[in-house]
Amino acid sequence: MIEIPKTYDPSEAEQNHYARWEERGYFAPEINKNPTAPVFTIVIPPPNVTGSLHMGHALQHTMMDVLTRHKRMSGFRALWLPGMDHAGISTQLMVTRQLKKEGLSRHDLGREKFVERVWAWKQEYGGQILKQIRREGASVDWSRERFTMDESLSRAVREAFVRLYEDGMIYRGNRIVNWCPNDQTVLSDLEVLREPQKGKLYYLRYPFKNREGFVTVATTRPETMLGDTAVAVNPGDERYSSLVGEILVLPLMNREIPIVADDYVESEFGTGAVKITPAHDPNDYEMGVRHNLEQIAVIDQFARMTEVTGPDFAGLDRYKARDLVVEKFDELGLLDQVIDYEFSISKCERCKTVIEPLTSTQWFCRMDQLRDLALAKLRDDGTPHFVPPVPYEKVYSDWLENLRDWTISRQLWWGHQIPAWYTAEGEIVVARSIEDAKEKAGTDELTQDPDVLDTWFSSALWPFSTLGWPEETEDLKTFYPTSVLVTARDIIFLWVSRMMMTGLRFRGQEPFADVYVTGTVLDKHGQRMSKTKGNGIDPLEVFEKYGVDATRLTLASVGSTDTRWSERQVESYRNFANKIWNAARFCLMNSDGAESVADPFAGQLPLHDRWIVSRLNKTAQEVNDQLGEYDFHGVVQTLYHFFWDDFCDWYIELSKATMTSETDSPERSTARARLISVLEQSLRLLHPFMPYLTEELWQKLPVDHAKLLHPAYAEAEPTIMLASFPQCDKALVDERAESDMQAVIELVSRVRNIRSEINIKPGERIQLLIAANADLQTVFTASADQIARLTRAANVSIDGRAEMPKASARAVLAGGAEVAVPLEGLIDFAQERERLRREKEKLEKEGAKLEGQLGNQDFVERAPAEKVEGLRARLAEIAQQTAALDQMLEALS
RNA sequence: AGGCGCGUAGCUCAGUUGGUAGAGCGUUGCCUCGACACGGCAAAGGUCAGCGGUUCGAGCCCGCUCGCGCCUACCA
Repeated sequence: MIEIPKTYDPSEAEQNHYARWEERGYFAPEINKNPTAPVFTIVIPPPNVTGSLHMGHALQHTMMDVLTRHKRMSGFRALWLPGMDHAGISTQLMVTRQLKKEGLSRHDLGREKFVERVWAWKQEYGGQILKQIRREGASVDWSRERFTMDESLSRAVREAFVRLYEDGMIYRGNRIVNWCPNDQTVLSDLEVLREPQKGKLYYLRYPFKNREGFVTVATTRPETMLGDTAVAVNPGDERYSSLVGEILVLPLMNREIPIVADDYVESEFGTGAVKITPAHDPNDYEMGVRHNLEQIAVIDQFARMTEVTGPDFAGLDRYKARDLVVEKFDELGLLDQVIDYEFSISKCERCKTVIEPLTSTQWFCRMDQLRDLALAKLRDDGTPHFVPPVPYEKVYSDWLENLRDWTISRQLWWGHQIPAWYTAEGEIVVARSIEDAKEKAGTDELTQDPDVLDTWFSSALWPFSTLGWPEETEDLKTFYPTSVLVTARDIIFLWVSRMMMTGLRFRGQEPFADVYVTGTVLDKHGQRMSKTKGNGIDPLEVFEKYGVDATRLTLASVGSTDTRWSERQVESYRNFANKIWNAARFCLMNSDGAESVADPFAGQLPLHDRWIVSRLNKTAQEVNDQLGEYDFHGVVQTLYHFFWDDFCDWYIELSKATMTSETDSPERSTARARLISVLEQSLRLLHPFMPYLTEELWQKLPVDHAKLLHPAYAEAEPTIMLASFPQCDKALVDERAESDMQAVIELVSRVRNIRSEINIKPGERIQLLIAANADLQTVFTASADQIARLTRAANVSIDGRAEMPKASARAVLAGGAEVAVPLEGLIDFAQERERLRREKEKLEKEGAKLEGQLGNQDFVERAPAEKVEGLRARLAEIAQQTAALDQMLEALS
């Protein structure tokens, strides 16, 4: 007899196993000794080195771990590769802030010292999240951990850059870009947020040069007027058609600027005339290119007015300049009106500073060819296969179709410095190394471009750079392409699409076959969790309170739909964990003798054993199928119901009499062995979701652990992690057993219902009279002892057509069976009649509906015969049951 | 402004190719019956947002309306 505590304490199991799993190499694919085993690979979406675990990580990691553990147990050489992203801007900001406390700026240190400082910071504070990933139970292969700034990954970055440059896909150019005046760097379109903003719309008058009057333009940014080089109107706008080509005199600057016609202008908005500032607005920039307009930069990289704006403005902050421009227009009588106006404004995703569009020389990546590769792959092969396909497949392809060039340079020090050098003459040399560059340039006098690459440039290479690319390593050959990418939807553009493009470009093969897009955990009010709102739930606190396994189950069941966080949900899975613990406790308490049974399910089996074996195999089938479809929600439900309802509520209860008998016997040992076997297989089914609890219990079971390992891991120290994941043996699915058992369950439930409804004390023994056809008589007779036990009946008599005593509570069952509980002197006839009447009413309602349906000629003709037949059979049964109820009612009158 | 998703039991969510609405929690009643009160047994609770259409039949398909959310966008 093995005794364990009454309540499951997760903290103990959580401390016991992870270190051992890791040390023994269970997470590494090398543990698999079958050289021909299929391969399963996931690369983790690398969290930022500055980051700490949030609910989104926990959600994704749970799903990735479930998939990895399932494949590993199924005999795959499973690799889940972990790592981190250097997160250029965030990390630089973090260290800059630290320096600031010491009264230093990064410029005081200089680039080299600063970068050293960042590495030191990473050493000390970075990667908190890696510890937290361990806490989650994630079975990642730490021996293959990668960081995007590792030398091997940096090499991949340079290789990719050089190749794209040589193919003409990367170029340097002067264009209008998103500039963050706070971070002092350019940003890509994807790193810019659009936020609604309450502001003003200013109507400004620009006088004509050669005639009286003026044109009024509307703008939200009056300060940019200093850089205006034209006013545009729609070519179809009759109000202005005669004025196109006229010259205006720009107030304050006294610059002569033309009126041009352009389709971009919407006549309905404002006055229908738009001021054009090519140097500070993306649309104006485009228009400037079309009309060959001068670009005059009036705002600098610190968002201050430039020298060209003259003594009144130069050096002023952009917002101060705005006020001053408006004031001056007002003084000159050129301010037409100011109205309240709500519009959206661009902000830096990181620091929320308002973006200043300005022209600047940057590196860009042309996306047309890369985009076509990705689109063709989707069109021809349906790759990647998005789960769920709606709406993500369309979101992905729509975005690709409208893709514009990617700004890849950043004015930071932390990141991959661009492998481009300049000669004294300003010639560009792009090379894999400084040595190559010198050779190409034919001179040693080279200066490297100071910029670094967008962090997402290295992330885009992650699925193959982590496996050794550009070297043709064994890992690359073995584990690429990866199997599935699990991610949140907000990085489909930033990351997923870019990996797809680079994978196809550099490997000629997609980086992953499937993309599983998870739902989002919202707060209880349906709001997104965010740092700024402070409404986030810390997964580590939830682990602490309810256990890792319960939290994982909660997260897995979120699946792909957004779900509000509910602590009660976690609580219910905590209770489930406790249920499993106690079921195991019970089996262990009654395990003596079990280990002597070689093959617990050999020979002829009684109904409940055939039934649980069938249920177990069907469950295995379902779990495997559902995991194959990434139906995480469904698989959690399947496991929960199998374990709690089928195994605990029925199988254990049905087995109790035999397995807990006082005296030792072969029957008792066999029953015990069967219980333990079903429990053991259930633990294996549950393991991918609840790794700690299942390992803790599995190790305690009196079974031959080594024999349960998957053949690929036969030599390993036994662990449930490497045990075979249960597969469905179709020969053991027994529909007859399931339907027979269903009849027993119904019988027991109906009797319990009678007991409850007419208030028979739980301790009171009853008589049970059962009438049934020959088949069911056999079933009930074989299970009579169990039926008696579960209904707390003193005795059970079964025959073909029992004479039911008048004073009895009765019920009709499926298959024409009837049951009666005689209650001499105790039964309240009126109450019992009422109960039966309610019963009958329910049946009649259903019957009426069916009759209506079957009476409809159209239905009978057009519906599938099978369906019609089913309804007829049900109607017949209802008629039979109703008749039986009538008899019972009559007997009571 | 477009595009998309959601609106099912008090709450959180499932509902596979259209064929008599499901789970967990919560609620109610009973229960220390030798695993578990983080438990057992039983029960109540839904014109599937609204309106219209297609169909023999619609939570599921189509259209419109209302409410919520998300994404994309060059109306200054």
